[in-house]
Amino acid sequence: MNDEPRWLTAEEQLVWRSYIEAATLLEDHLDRQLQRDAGMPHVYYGLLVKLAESPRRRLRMTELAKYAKITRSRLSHAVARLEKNGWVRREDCPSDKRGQFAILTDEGYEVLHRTAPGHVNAVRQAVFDRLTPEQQKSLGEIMRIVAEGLQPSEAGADLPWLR
Amino acid sequence: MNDEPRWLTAEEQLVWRSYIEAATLLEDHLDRQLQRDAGMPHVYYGLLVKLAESPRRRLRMTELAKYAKITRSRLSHAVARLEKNGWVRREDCPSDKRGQFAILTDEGYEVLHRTAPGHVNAVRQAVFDRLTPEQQKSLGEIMRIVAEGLQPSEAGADLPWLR
DNA sequence: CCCAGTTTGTTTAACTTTCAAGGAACCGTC
DNA sequence: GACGGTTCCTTGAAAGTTAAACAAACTGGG
Repeated sequence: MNDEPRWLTAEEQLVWRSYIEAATLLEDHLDRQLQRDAGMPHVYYGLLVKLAESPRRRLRMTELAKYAKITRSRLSHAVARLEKNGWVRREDCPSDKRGQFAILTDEGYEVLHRTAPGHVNAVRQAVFDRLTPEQQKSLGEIMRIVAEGLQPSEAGADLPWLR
Repeated sequence: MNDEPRWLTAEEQLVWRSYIEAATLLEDHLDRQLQRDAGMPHVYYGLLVKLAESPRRRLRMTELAKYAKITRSRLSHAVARLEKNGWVRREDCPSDKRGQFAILTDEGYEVLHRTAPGHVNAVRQAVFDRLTPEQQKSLGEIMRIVAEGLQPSEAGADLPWLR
C-alpha cells in the first residue's frame, strides 16, 4: 500500500489535456450539428441509430440503455421526448409485463434517413479526414481498451480487490 | 460537388463506436467520482484547476471559458455555483469595467488539494495504466489534431469553403 | 405456495446546460 | 462627442441529466 499520489508526468498531462479538450469540443460540435439539423442532441440520435440497427427496429428499454451506455432513468426521459416527437413509440413486452419495447417509427426512420449524411459528414470532417489510417486504427484500439476497462461487465469486475 | 454521402466503412464505424462508448463511459465515471469525492462535476473541477494554475489564482471570465472550452454563459452559471460553495470569488477588473476576475479562494484550493490525488488516481486507473507508452503518445497526437480542427481559432477557419 | 430479493422501468426534485435576449462598457470613426 | 458595432458577462426559461425512491412484476429457495 502506498498512499502517495502518483501524479501525472508532464507528458501525461499534455495527453490528458488534449483528450479533455478534444472530447469537449467534439461533443459540443456534434450536439450543435444535430440539434440544428435533426432537432435532437447527439445522445438521442444515437438511440435512434441503435433502434434502426435492431431487428424489427425495437429494443427493450434496458437493452437500449446498455448499448447506449446510459442509465435507464436517462433513457426513460429521452424516450418520452422522442415519443412526443413521434420518432419512437412504445409497446408492452408480452412475455414480461414489466417490460417495454422502444420502437423506431417510420417517421423516426425518416428523420434518420434525412439527417444521417450530414452527421456522417460532420464526423468525417472533425475526425477521420484529419487522421492517417494508422491513427484511426490506433484510436480504435485505445478507445476499445478504455471502454472495456469501464464496463460494469464481467463477473468480479466490480470487485477489483479480489483479483 | 458530390452530394453522395461518404458513409463510414465498417472499420471506421467500429472506431467511432469505440470512441463514443469510451468517451461516454469515461465522462460518466469521472463525473461520478468527483461528484462523490469533491461535490462537483468534472467540468467544475476543471475550472478550479485552471484557476489554480493561473498567476494569482485568477482569470478573466472569458479567458477561463476559452481555456475550459465552454461558453461564457455556462461559465457564468458555474462560477455562480462555485461562488456559493465558497470555492471561487469574483473581483471587478479595474482596467475594464465590464470585466470580472474569477479567483480561487483558499477554501477552493483546499478542496483541490484534498481531492486531486483521488482524481488523478481515477484517471490513471481508467486510462494511463491501461495503455502502453506508445498508445499514450498516439492518443495525445490524435486528440491534439482533433481539438485543433474544432477550435474556432484561426482566421478563415470558419470559412472552410474559401480554402 | 410464499416470501425475500431482484429486475424493470418510471417518477420527482435538484441540478446543470443551452438558447436567446439583454445591459453595460469599450472602440473606432465620423 | 456621439453613433454603430463589438465585447463582456449575466439572466431567465426551457431542455436535459442525475440521484433517490418507488410500484409492479419476476424469480427462486424453502
